[in-house]
Formats: sequence, structure tokens, C-alpha cells
Amino acid sequence: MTNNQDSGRGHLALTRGENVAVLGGCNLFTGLPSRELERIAAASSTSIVRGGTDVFREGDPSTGLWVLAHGRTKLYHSSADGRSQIVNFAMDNSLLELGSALDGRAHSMTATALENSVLLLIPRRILLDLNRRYDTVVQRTIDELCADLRQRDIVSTIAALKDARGTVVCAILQLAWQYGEPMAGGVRIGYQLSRQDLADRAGIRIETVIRILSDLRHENAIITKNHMIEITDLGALQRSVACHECLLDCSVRSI
Amino acid sequence: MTNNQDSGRGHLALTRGENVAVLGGCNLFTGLPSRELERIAAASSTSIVRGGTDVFREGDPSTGLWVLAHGRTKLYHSSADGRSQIVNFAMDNSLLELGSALDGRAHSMTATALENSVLLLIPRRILLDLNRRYDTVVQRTIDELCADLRQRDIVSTIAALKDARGTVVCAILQLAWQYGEPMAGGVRIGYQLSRQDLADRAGIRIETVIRILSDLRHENAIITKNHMIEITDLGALQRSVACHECLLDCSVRSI
DNA sequence: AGAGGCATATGACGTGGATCATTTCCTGCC
DNA sequence: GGCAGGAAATGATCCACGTCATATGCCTCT
Repeated sequence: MTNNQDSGRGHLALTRGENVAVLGGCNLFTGLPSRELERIAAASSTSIVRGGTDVFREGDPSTGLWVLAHGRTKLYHSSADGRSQIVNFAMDNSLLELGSALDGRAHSMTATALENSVLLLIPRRILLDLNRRYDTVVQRTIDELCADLRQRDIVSTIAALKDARGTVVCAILQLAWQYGEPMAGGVRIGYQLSRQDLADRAGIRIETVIRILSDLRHENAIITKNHMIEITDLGALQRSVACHECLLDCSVRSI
Repeated sequence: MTNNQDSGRGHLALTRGENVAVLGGCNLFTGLPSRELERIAAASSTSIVRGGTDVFREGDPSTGLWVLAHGRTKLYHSSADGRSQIVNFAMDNSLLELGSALDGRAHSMTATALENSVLLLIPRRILLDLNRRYDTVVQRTIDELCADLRQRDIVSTIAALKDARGTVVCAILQLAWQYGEPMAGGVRIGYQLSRQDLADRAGIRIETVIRILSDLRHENAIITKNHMIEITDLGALQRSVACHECLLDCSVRSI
């Protein structure tokens, strides 16, 4: 865990009103009457999770939908040999594994807070009930699941790449797509990541990641500063990846 | 493509009545009034795809939901370096990439027929309309998407494994889970696959797959016959994989 | 029966990246 | 400021798997 500082707020707990605001900030629930948001908030429980500890673990039964109110969380598969494969990084207002909240089966991945975080747990019963009563929720649920599928496609594409450099570049491009902020002369990935987290995402060793990042730095393709990556030559990165245009399209589109 | 024989039917085209039967056989539409099934069938188009040709390609815009009526199809990502990563194998009554049919964006993978196949294409408009009008369809859509997500988790787990042997064993176990028929002294995977298809699934070279299968055969863990695999020592396979119990649970559960 | 084509099988070799070891850098803390 | 602990960086070694080459088996077509 790179950095365990709080998310800049003086306190971690949330008031009921803040809970409602968080729920309203989730795509899933936008447009619901505030009365309904209050009901959801009332039925949900708030958890404060210190950086480095798990929200839930792969294999745990899923009891509801975890919403990351404030903080940062990584979601990953872990294999018996101790390695982990990061599937996604979550930020404020993200849903953690909507799929398993809906089907009620075991979590298929582990969620670990990267820094002190506040989370809501909406009981499965409530989630299903909302899906029954609001067409908009159903629609957004489906949208969200489709988006998750797209995301998984990228992850498995990254995992399937055989050359380490391509994998790292791909992972960087995907992060840029997800968190990139355009800026003078490039794209900044405003998400602090340790080399280890990047290695776990790319599925390779930390030493290899470091070597590749050094190379990319020397080629003036990226700048690394304060655990963040800034892309200075997007075109060069895109050209050096051997994955299908789809993925690159994604990366380009939002930047 | 291993084998291009027909699916045992004298002809490939389908009558309207057969179309309705196919639709009724899909989880998505079970329970719909037959009048409705007829409407869907009327609005859908039937395609006959010869083994080895593509149904759709990664990057193509998705115009609707492809339903595999009869035949076998593989779904895979292809990378610019010519390798492909098989995401799923489809059989009769399977939906091909429901996610992209719903979100209407580009197909995120290619579907290629492994043998002569018959497919229905349900226009996106019809699919969305059904989701609007039938709660059961919505529910089954969500179920299906959740199942797809679980499937992708397994795929990316397989892709992320670093040792070739584990990857192959994992792929075999997953196939056993999906297509396995229990039989005296083991499990038979009733799905003919070339070594190349298995290699593409596992993300490794065909020679490596062959060597590993030979090893497994010598260890009396499997029997290979007629392009099919029969597991004779399930326990041994499960013990030799370094991925999380979840996956193994899946494999065990249905066998 | 023979030829051609393709999948499977096996051997030999080279290499990319894992692994291990060591050093440098950074940050917080007394 | 100086120390301690962890992350980052870099070098040296090794081996699993990719790669290429070749052989064998099987099926189809003539």
C-alpha cells in the first residue's frame, strides 16, 4: 500500500445526509426521489476501512452492494502462489463488484483499501427491491454490468499479452483512459500507485515494471513523479502496444 | 478449425417453428408467451455460417443479439501480433456476447464458427423492447450478465497464471465445469477441441500444450481421444493448480 | 494404393523475464 | 541532522517456455 493518508477529510464517518449524497452520486441511483435515497441510506451500514485492510475477500459470500463513498480501493484476484492480479481500482462513488451483489454468490475478488476509506453496504434485499421497483435502476444496473464486462475484457487482454513491455504500456493506457486528466503536453494519471500495484495489474514482477518504466522515461514517453505517471508521448505508447484497436480506441476516446 | 462436419442435421436452415423453439430454449426467453416468441422470430434473421468463418469481428458495431441455434462457436480476442485469446466456447442455444448487444457498442471479441452453424440475429431494438416489457427478461438478462462476468473472471485468472502447466490444467477444469459429463472413472469433456484451440484458450504455444497433455497422459490424469479430453484423475488436476479455491469450487460443484 | 495436407508429437536451442542480491533513494521520526 | 524502514533502482544469474526444425500419424482425394 503506497500511501495511507486519509482522503483529505478531517473525519471518516458520514452523517446520514452525507450518505444520501453519496448514494445520489452513484450512477445507479441518480434520479431516484430523495425520499428513496433516505430509505436506502437508512437500511445501509457505513464502514470505515483503514488503508491496507480488506473490505471483502475472494470467496466471501456477498451480502450486498459495497459503495466506496470516499477513498481508494483495489479489486484483485489472488492466486495460491501468492501473486495477485488487480482487476480494477475504485475511487469515490464507485460500486465494488456489482455482479456478485446481484447474484448473491461468493465474491470473485478481494477488495483492499489503498488508503483510509469510507464505504456503504447496501443489503442485497434492498438492491433487488430497487431493481424491482424502478425501471431506471434496472437500466443503470444493466449499463453498469455491461461496463464491467468491457472493463474485464481489457483486463484479460492485458493479462493475455505475452511481452512485459506491452503489458505495462497497456495497463498505463487503460489507467489513462479511466483516470487520465488531459494537461499541457500530455495526460496525467491522477491516481497514486506503487510500482507493486502496477506490477500486480500487469501480472509481472516489480523489478520488470521498474525497468520498463525507466526505459519509457528515457524515451521521453512518460514522466514519473510522486507515485503518479504522466504520459508525455501518448502516440508512442499506443504505437508500441500489440493489442486490438478497440482497447486503444477506448484510451483515445476520453482523452 | 478442427472439424467442419455439420451438426448432424440434414439441412442447416430453420423453419419459423424451429426458430421459435430455439428462442424458447434460451434462458433469456423461457416463459414468454409463444405469441411473443413468434414475434421475436419474425423480427429476427437466420444466418448459416460455415465452419471456420466469422459471425462477427472484434470492433464491428453490434446490431443485435446473436443466438447460436445449432453448431459450435468460439469467442476470442485477437491481438495485433496474431495470437488469439479464447474467451468462451458456445454451443446450441448460447447467446454470443449479450453485453455488446445491450450496450450497442462495438463487439469486444470475434466469434468464429468451429463447424457449420445456424444463428439467429435478434435486432437490438427488439431486445431492448423485451427488456422494457417483461420483468422476467430483465431478470434473466441480469442473471446472464452476472454469469458472463463470472466467466470472464475465470478467463482472466487463467490468463494471469504464469506457469504453463497450471494454465492448461485450469483451462481443462473450466471446460469440464462447462461441458463435462460425469462418467465411470472420471469426467468427459464432450467438446471437440484442437490443440490449437486449447493453446489459444490457455494463451500459450501449441507445442507447450502438446507436451503438457502428454505429461498428464503419462501421469494417468487424463485420456485424450478423438479431439476430446477425459479426466481420469480430477483430484490430481485440482491439486496441481495454483488458483483460488473459487475456481476449483466451480469445477467441483457441477461434476 | 499413393500423394498431399494437416494435426500431433518430439527434439534442440535461445531468450525474456523471474529470481536473488545489493545499492540508492525517499520519508517519517526521534 | 541522523537514523530507520520501506520503495525504487540496478546488476547477475537461471530456467521455463517460445521458437524452429523435423518426424509421425491420420484423413481425404484421385
